[in-house]
Amino acid sequence: MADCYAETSRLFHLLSHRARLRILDETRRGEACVCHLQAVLRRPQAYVSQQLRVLREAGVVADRKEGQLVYYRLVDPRVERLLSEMLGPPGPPTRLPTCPCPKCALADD
Amino acid sequence: MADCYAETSRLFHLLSHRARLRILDETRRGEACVCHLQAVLRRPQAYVSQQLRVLREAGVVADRKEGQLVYYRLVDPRVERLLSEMLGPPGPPTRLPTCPCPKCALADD
DNA sequence: ACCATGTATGCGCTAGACTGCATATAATCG
DNA sequence: CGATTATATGCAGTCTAGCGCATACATGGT
Repeated sequence: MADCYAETSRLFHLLSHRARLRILDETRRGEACVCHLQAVLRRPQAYVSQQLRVLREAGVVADRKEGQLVYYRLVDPRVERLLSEMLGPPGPPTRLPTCPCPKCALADD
Repeated sequence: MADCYAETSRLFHLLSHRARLRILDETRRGEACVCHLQAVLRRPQAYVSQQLRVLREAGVVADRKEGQLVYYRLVDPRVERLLSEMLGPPGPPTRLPTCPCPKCALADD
């Protein structure tokens, strides 16, 4: 019981990272595919994928494959609460015209 | 407004560290002097002092000098809530027979 | 079967965090 | 004032996280 500290510090470590924070903030608003997150972060795909792996292996996000797209979603309720504490309630999913994924395609105007 | 992420990640980084977490958990229970924290962490004084500096410069703890002792306390309400989320409500201050500070002297039995 | 697209992985470099140690400062006591 | 105790700071070695890059894998279309 002494080392809730160890586990806690590991969780906080996940959150102590801008790109991962952005990913988590986006996924708490709803499922997001990799290409979408890539557009949101404006980072190379490999980079996004690596951060997603870190989050996935830590068990805070889960992935769902649909066709060639992989959707990620936030599954850790503690993280959800921590984010709400720091960032406020989740906003609406980000819509980007440069993103080709189905969710963003709806935003074409 | 885009970079609440930067500030948030800095805050989480402070918390992503076992010794600092322990310090924060102890100081949220009430003021603690350095020698007390030193006993709690079982680390050299210089080490404790350095982590305290990090926390102090980040503004999450404040210090109060009384005689030769320096007392630290948690002053960031966000951190307080984050800790409660992860560790539950604060326990009673740790009492250590090996600690010479006034607060622990009361625990001599 | 081949190619294009979306995603994942492996590897190496580098900047910065963590920590130990020596030492500096500040306060109290004699 | 010198000694002792409590705390702070500076510096250097080590180790890990973060990142870029090349490439592997998987899926769907033709």
